[in-house]
Amino acid sequence: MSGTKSETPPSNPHRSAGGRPDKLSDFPLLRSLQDRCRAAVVKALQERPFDKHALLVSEGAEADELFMLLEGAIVLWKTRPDRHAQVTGFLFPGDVMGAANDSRYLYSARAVVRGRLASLPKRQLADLGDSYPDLRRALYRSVTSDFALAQDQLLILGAMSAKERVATALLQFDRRQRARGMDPAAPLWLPMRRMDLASYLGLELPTLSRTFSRLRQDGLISCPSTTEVSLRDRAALARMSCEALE
Amino acid sequence: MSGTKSETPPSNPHRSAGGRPDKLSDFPLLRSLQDRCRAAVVKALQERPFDKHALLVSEGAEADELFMLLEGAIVLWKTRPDRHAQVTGFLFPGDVMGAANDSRYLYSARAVVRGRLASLPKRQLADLGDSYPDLRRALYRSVTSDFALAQDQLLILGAMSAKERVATALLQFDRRQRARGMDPAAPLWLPMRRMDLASYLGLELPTLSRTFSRLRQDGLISCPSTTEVSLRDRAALARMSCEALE
DNA sequence: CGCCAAGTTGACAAGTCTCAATGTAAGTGG
DNA sequence: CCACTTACATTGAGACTTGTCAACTTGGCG
Repeated sequence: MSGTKSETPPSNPHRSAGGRPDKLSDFPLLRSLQDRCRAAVVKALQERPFDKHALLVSEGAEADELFMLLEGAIVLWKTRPDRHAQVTGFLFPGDVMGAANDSRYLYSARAVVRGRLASLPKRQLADLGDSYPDLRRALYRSVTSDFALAQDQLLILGAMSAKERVATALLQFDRRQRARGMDPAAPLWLPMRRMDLASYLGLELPTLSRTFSRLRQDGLISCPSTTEVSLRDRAALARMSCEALE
Repeated sequence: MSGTKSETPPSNPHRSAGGRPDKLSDFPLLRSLQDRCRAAVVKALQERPFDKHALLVSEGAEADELFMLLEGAIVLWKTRPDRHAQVTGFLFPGDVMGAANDSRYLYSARAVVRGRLASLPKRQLADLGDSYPDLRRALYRSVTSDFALAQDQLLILGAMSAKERVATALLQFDRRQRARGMDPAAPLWLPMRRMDLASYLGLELPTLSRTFSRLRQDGLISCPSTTEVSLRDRAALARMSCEALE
């Protein structure tokens, strides 16, 4: 958008929301607000760095804050009564967390890599919402978007084979990464552990790994590193994602 | 039940939200509102009957109305690009539909049996929300509750065996039915087709049917009719729901 | 450089899907 | 009111995907 990529990425382009300037006001949620409202929100936001693997939110804890991820990646999960956890989603820069949680958080959140987030106490949020209706609307859209994501996930988990799930997820991540303004030619950044990805897709780790290997053999993807995946043939992936068999 | 199947429809306790008076203002969403607000909402609500199998909402259509189910049952589903549909949920009396959909509906809705619903145009809703903050809050809670349901469904679809899924779902329906004020001893009312239930649980119909048969053989449930299920041993079902194996 | 966590791959068993036949309840028309 | 028709549910046999267990390889990090 703003042609001036003033901020030379110190290292990894993913660290700074995709080559985009780090300025708070350039994140999508805030971009959609009117100037006065945006200024008020930016002023209220508290920036905070976090370490790799840091626990950011605990399921069941009082949901008194709203978060926006500025840099890094976060894994969301629910704990089942006894069995191991179920990963319900991932957050990337620009994503909002906590809007869809009423009094208590519905899931836990852990940092995949170190990064930064901006937080806003809900009390303050309510006040701002009274003054600026478009903020309320923006948050409402954030909630419905979370809901839509969960619904799509139901589709993945409810009626897809392993290959379909992986193909669908890769395209989903690709779409999100491009929405963050990343170069479409750049490889996907998937810093989470394979285990988390497997849980997210309702698969066991070996099954996920095998599926990846298969896609690599067939030339649909390539993996420059453990945390990066290049989509070589989006069309084939899209076909695989929708068409049921083979 | 009674030896004489007095099949008089009006006497079906499920038809009227569980033996509860049919008055609009007695439904949970409205009960939570302050008197003046409730009165205003009740006045704005439009009651409407619908037939069995009637299409009530189409995925992708403009979401200009909010619905509350008064009587009957509704199945929600998403259509996959080519393969058959995925059922994402069921609505029973008192449930709200449409709050979590922003500009367009995220799913379609079809009547399982005939019933009644109350609707409210979103435009009117916005006006009321401005006048009555607690209405806005009630709707917000409705959305987060929808979201929580979808999240729980992720748990079911992502990491459970067929037996666990069925046991979990039965207990879930049981909880909801009791929340509607139904007698805990009364059998579960499950008027949807087995096919829909199977899709909801991410299973094929024969697998669901087999699982039901197994539970019946083991004495955990009994099925007085196709649309009714009695939970004979909730404790065992709860154990099966959580404990992974066997 | 070596260790340990994480990822990959193999062999086998188990659970679920597919296809198909049978049984049953509901709905329709004579 | 009964026979007929249709839709839905149940059950069976076999194939196949996926899960499980375990060995092996890789790669990050001290």
